Amino acid sequence: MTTTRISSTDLIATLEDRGCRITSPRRDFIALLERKEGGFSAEELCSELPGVGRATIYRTLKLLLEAGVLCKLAMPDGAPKYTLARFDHHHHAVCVQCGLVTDFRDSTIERLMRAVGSEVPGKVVGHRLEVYMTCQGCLVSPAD
Amino acid sequence: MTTTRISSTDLIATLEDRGCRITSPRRDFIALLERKEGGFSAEELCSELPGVGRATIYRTLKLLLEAGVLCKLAMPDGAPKYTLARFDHHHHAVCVQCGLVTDFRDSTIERLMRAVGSEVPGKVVGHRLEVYMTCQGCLVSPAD
DNA sequence: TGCGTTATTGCGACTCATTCTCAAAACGTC
DNA sequence: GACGTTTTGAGAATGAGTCGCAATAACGCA
Repeated sequence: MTTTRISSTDLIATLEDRGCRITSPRRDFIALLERKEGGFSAEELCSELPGVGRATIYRTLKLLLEAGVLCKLAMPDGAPKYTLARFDHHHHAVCVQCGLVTDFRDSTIERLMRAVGSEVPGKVVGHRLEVYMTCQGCLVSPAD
Repeated sequence: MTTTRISSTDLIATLEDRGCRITSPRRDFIALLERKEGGFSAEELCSELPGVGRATIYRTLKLLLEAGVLCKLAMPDGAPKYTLARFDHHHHAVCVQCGLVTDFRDSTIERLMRAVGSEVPGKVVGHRLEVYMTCQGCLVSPAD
């Protein structure tokens, strides 16, 4: 369920399509993203891109978020993490130990939304679902 | 589904049960909570309780959160809101216009969790679900 | 009721994630 | 290559929340 690799070429094309200029900070940012496996934090990116200013990191993050190629999710304590979006509409199962993110799409959730829609007085306009887990790797070898 | 009123007496009893002292800032805080309909922010409480320090507001919020009588939820933009908990384990449908919170409990979500559990490699340890809506009142008279 | 112990308070400084301001630098087009 | 516009980076500002600490107030006991 977590296969599709996203190439930096695709991400650059996404920016071009939105009329953005392809600058070297953006190029570096995207090259780094391409190498990321699971979820990552903004601060992590900042320290891995020492030549790029924090503001630019956050601006680029927001840009890709708006373009729909990144997702922002929250850890149990509310700490934000980002991850590459591989499906159009999907949800995340994030490992609370190592941050690995497994995407999944499930029709049950859509059914659930319809059920809620008929139960609450008003119109459902969206939702957010995060599943927290301990991944196989962390179950086998509890890292920290 | 959003019926049960919680009285300040209950909330005070909750604090007593945890061995907390019933101080006047806490009393004021609880009296204010009792009058709240939907979700509210910490800053809102601060300005409505001018005699009580910010730190105390946040400490009391945390206390009641730990006691399980309050829930913390996130708006679509990530802004935090708090709401009184009326069920043990439940989810929220929050109006993105006025902040009204409707609680619901749905067995579909528990089914969903089991489905995800068998799909992702690892052990599901928790989840977070927020449903965003426009409530009946806001549909009828779009306030702002 | 009066006291002492201990929890709680409030202030202000601090953190963390993120946004804003604005002058300087970099793009892409002509 | 020149030029207009978009981006950038440094640092100040913001919002949510926490922390340290001296002053204060609850509660149990006599």
